[in-house]
Amino acid sequence: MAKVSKPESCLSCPYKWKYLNLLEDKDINSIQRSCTIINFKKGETICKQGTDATHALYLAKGMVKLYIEGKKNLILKLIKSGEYIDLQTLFGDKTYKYSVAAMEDTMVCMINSEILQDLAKQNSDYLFELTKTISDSGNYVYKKISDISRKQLRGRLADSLLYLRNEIFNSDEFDMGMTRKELAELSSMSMENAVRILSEFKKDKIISLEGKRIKILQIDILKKLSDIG
Amino acid sequence: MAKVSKPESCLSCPYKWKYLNLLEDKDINSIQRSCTIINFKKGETICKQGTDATHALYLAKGMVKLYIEGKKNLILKLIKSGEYIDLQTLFGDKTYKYSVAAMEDTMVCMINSEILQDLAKQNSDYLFELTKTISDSGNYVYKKISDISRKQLRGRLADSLLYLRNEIFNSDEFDMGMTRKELAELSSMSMENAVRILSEFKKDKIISLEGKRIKILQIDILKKLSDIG
DNA sequence: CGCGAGCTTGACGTTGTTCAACTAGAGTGG
DNA sequence: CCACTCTAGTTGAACAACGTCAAGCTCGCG
Repeated sequence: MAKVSKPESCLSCPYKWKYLNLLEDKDINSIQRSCTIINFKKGETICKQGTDATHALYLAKGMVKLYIEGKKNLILKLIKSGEYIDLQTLFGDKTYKYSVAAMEDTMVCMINSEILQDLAKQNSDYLFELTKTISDSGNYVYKKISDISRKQLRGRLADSLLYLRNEIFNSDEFDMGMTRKELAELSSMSMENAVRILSEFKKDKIISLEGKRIKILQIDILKKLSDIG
Repeated sequence: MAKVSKPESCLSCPYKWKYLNLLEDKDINSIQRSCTIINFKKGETICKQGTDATHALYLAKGMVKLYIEGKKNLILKLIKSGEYIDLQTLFGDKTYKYSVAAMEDTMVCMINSEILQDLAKQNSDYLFELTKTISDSGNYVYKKISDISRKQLRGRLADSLLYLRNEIFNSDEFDMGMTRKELAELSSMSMENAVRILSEFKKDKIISLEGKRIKILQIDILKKLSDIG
């Protein structure tokens, strides 16, 4: 199970909370006192759809997937270190609408939800930044829903590859860090079709592919595929 | 085109802004001074996907649809009077990710975006409520995306009917106030299939149907259809 | 009366899922 | 070191789901 510890200092922490600089010293101390650091191993569940949120989660180190569970899972997004994992559930309805699991060894800071909310109420600049973040996360889902509901397989897989390139790895070449099944869940299709279309892209020299290592060779074609859907 | 006017008083307005009571008098005056009331006729576009948001929009009277445009439209939700139309675009990225159009004659209050933001920063209780609203709107889209991406036609149409019943009209019998095409866009399917499944539901005595007037006869079956997808 | 928009239904083709069989590689225990 | 097993990946073929096309229908309105 996950390893638990306490932070020595939040201010000097290399994985410092985003927007922490907007808070006053006493508030930072208050975060520090109630903060718990938890380490998750690859595959472990960080929060579970249907349960209630009691803590704010900050992803200090690692990478997680946020997904909706069901007969088939749907991965909504990946979250990299330096981001809050869930703010929506903190401020809105308290029940998690999704699950979050570690895609690699991951370090999460947790602080009591009420403490963070009180603190946000007293520091409207901080709250304002959190609100911005929540808003943009909503905007992202709007884009995702329109992509998923309207594009066909090729367009959706192109979307996923461009997402990995532009938002997650910032490089034309990367180890995608997930199985074909997960790539399929990110693209809302069956695993078999994800495999098939990856092979197709490889055959057409749009990407090169060895195991989980992907290199994007013709990004303009991917963009076109994403555009035409 | 839309008719424009100024409010006489925001405090005594029967369509008073939500959470206005959390603001101080001087702030309410400031809203009142910069507020413009616009009346839209059925079918008119209130905001257009791709343009930039300059105003906060509050739906004082009427009903609007919020939808993503493309080769086929996708209606994400309907908004009733007494709700803010878009807060996400106000606090996050300024470009509208969707369009909004009036489904009936509608009255909208607009105030300058910067004024509302300044005001929210100075009244963290107000900002807090807005943040809650934005969060829940995000949570709604999470549900919507999982419904759309996983359920089949019958499940999705059942979802739409339950949505209209539970969230919009609060009654087993209602005039759905939209065309078959729009119902299809709400359910992410072709218009022909929406028609077909409506007829099927009628034949199976799950609903009664005369024109746009729908009466839900067996809600438990609808729920079941929604559950099994 | 004629026209157009919305609605309805059937037939057909396309898209995508499911099932099944097979391969390659990693890990395990004798 | 080899057989065994387990998981991830791959490919083909059958089938189901869904969209598109086409034809006709109804109703309100000029």
